[in-house]
Amino acid sequence: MSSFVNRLNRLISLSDHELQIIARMEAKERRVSRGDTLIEKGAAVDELMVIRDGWAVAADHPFKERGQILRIFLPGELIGLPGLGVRRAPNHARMVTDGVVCPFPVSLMTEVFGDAPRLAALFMALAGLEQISLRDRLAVMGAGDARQRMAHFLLDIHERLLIANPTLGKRFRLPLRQVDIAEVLGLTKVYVNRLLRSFSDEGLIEIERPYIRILQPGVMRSMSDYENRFEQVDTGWFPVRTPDVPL
Amino acid sequence: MSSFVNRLNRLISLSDHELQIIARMEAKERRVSRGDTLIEKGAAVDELMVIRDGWAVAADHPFKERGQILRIFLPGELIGLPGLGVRRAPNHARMVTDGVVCPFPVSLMTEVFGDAPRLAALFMALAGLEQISLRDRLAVMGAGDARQRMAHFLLDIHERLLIANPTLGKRFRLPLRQVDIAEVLGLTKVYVNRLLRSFSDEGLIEIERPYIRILQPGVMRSMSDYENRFEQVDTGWFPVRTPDVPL
DNA sequence: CGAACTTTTGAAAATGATCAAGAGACGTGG
DNA sequence: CCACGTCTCTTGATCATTTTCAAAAGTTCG
Repeated sequence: MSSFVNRLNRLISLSDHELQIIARMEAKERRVSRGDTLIEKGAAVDELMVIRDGWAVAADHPFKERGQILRIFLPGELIGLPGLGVRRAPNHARMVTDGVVCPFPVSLMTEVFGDAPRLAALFMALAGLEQISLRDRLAVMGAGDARQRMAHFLLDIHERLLIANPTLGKRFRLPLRQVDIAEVLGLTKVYVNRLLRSFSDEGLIEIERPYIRILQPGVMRSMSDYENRFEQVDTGWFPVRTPDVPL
Repeated sequence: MSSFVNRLNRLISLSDHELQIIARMEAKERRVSRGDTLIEKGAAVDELMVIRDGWAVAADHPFKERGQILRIFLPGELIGLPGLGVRRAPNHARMVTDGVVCPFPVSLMTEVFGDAPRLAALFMALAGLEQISLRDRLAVMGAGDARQRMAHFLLDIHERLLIANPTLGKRFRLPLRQVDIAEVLGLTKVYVNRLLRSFSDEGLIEIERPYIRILQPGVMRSMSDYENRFEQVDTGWFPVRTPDVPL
């Protein structure tokens, strides 16, 4: 079972009909390499994609020569959900590692909303979670200093990896260059380098490129005020289960 | 017609059934004053609200003594949509002016997703727009300097007010204190003061408290790379119109 | 008219940026 | 398997944007 289906199925136990629809989202596979563009800013929004393997980012270049990474996509996540509101992609998406994505047409979402209301509600809930987590990032960017941003970022990635793989320990692969981290945090690569070094010197983390180990999650959590938002999904308001054999 | 219904109806022409549901969202009115808490962080998510009159903000205090305003709500907007994903409110919401809000139970959203799929899709699209606009803010916070943040903020508020009131000129009421703006932009109130003064000295804006006039929208747009995201809603993928007399 | 809140101004300090260059990794082809 | 080129990381020195602290001036409202 793909990590996408797995994640959804953990939230609500999916009916056959719902599983069928989701299966169609992952029907087509496309192999992609590091650096490949998945979605071009301004292109027509005609498909979404599930990222099956590898890491991707949504990014923008609000000011020339200074980019900002808006979101990191891990395997099993859905790329392009917010694009449902608009005609043209609001920002770029690109792979930061090699991987596999599964593009599917927007029309599948029409079907979800029309035929599988409970699934529609689930996507709405996921969109809500995304927004909450984006707000957390906004808060740490606006009110936090560089150390707090870094701690928040490392914890966030770690917690999100733990969702897909609960047996993952405190050590994980971080396939981002320091420049990429700089673009995530809105800092310069030079300062990111110094920060990582300090964290490491202080015994907060351990770097074994390309792996990283969180040595003091507690300290980092309290310094960055990190909250895990993924633990508390609410499915209580969802409409009733779609019958298994509709129509 | 309320500005909420008005806004929705401009995007899709609503059926009687859809109008009925929306009417129930605005059925109950609550008069609120400046400073009133609308939603307490951590409280159970059991209702959403339409803000009918006045301005509200969603805010958090990630680090003691330094708050961050996450979103500004103008009349006709919906508060709490992202909370649909979770059990407890992820952040505070409070009024920054006196006003009127219309709280409605989450169960109404159950009904929307179950019975009014096109409306559900519309809310999904709105959630998408919200997320895009949040990403824009994240980009300007991460990659922009103080002047760029300020320009972006002023333009954003102005454009959003123009949606509800297209005849509004370049002058509008900005009922926020400089401290509030500081919390929006992640700057100190002292610096916000100096920025506003510079903008005013440079002829970019004109301040006639509590009104403000955008004198050079073009300059401000190019300095902050502002994009209006509200002009391009895509309703093409929505499921078909709910029959007027369902069941 | 006075109290409380908000804006304005000044001077000094600090966080993070910039510039520049060296050291290390890593892959590819010879 | 070495050598070279390229990419990434590291480090130092200097600079600047924004913060901090403190206090005065202006506003608003009962």
